[in-house]
Amino acid sequence: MHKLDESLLSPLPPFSRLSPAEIREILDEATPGRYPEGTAVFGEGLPAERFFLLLDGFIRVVRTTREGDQVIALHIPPGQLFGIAPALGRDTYPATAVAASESIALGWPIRLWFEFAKYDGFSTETYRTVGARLGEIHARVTELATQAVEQRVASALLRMANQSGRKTEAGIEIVFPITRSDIADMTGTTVHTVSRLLSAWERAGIVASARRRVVVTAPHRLVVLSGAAK
Amino acid sequence: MHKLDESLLSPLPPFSRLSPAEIREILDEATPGRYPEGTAVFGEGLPAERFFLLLDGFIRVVRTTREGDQVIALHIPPGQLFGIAPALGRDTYPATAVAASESIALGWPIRLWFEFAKYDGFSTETYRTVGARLGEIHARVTELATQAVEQRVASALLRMANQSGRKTEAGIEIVFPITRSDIADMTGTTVHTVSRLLSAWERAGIVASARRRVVVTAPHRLVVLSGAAK
DNA sequence: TCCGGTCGTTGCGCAAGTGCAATGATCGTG
DNA sequence: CACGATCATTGCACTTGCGCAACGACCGGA
Repeated sequence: MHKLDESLLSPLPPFSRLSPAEIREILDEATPGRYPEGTAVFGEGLPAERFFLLLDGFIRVVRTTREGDQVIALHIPPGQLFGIAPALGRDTYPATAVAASESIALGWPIRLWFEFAKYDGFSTETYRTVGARLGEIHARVTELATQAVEQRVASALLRMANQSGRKTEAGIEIVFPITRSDIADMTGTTVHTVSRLLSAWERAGIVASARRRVVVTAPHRLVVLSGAAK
Repeated sequence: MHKLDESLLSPLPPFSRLSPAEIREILDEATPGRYPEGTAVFGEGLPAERFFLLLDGFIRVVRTTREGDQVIALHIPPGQLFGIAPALGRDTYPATAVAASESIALGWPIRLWFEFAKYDGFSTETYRTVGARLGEIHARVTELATQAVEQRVASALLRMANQSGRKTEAGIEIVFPITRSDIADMTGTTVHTVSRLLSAWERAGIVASARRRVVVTAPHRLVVLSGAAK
């Protein structure tokens, strides 16, 4: 069992103001975990015993309704904390976290949260994260309440392309596997409608898509479709 | 100018663990404000210079889209803090706060937030508030994404009745004025559809409504309609 | 008391998007 | 390499709920 390197944490906002010694301490308390695609890191409603930092991969935050419909709230990119129930004054997880692609994360027992909170910059930065997520969800409500399906799907693709896209010569590729069904769960539609839209956009040269892969080839045109035009 | 009474704050969660002397200090820093129905306490995107505690009335948190559609995110009842941008690591307000009915609130300059954060229980409790609001908005996303209009309107009425209803012999009355248009803004529909639903429910004896007033007379039947059935 | 503004209701036609169903493509596994 | 599972596509019929339009009720102010 080899030691984790300090450079893993030092550039990340929650830890950036900490001394190497402090980072060392924090790392020594961490338990790394590997989560194959599709596995849950934790489940909605379960007691929040650990919180996590995503090192690699992507985490999908999902809520499931009583009827079994699932809604994808957001995707978390590497470098961010997640499962931070204590920052919300909760002792259970508010949603389920699933690995969207194979993921590596560090985990700490929840009691350490309150220790870390004493480090300079740690709480400030994590609350900023919470604020950003709240803002994002808020934007989703607005979107769902006011925009048509086509615009919502366009927005969802753009959001993913911006937050977790990789530039290739063909355009911006969304780096984790995503099915039509996932997109439907993010936008409150059906697989069918998403499929039809993507087909149409593919014909129009706006996106290129393969099984579980989407590349946005003409972001500007998607922006127009999303209704953010002005 | 008379002094505010300490009993105003002492029973409220963020302050409940403070000594009378500490509460006295906090009160001395506060500026009370009166907001007639319909006036804005602060606007979306403006620099967050103050944060507030609602003493009486109701605050409606609203977001307005570029196209001018407005979405009502939530209602804040008396006793809660609002405009707490710093708790989200922000320096501008994320939404507009409008008085849903005549309201009285205490305001403090934002720099005091960081002083208050030192008081025992203050931050814990406010983060709990943030967590609860996040949970509520999250639930709204789920609702908007999975439920039909009728169920969403039923849920919205129930939520308001639960959180800010007053029991009367006729049923549960929502205590602040609410128009069909407001309900439409909460559920992402149109005035028309809301009006039709309320008319139907009135005929069925589930609600009673007057201009800007709604009384839920048969909550259980509304619960069934909301799809929370099992 | 009249008048303008806000709020609410209802009928009708239409379009967006769903539900259903059938088919096909692709992947991983034994 | 064959099979089952997952993922994707597409046509068609149907329903929900929106847009439009017109009207009516109620409230507050001059």
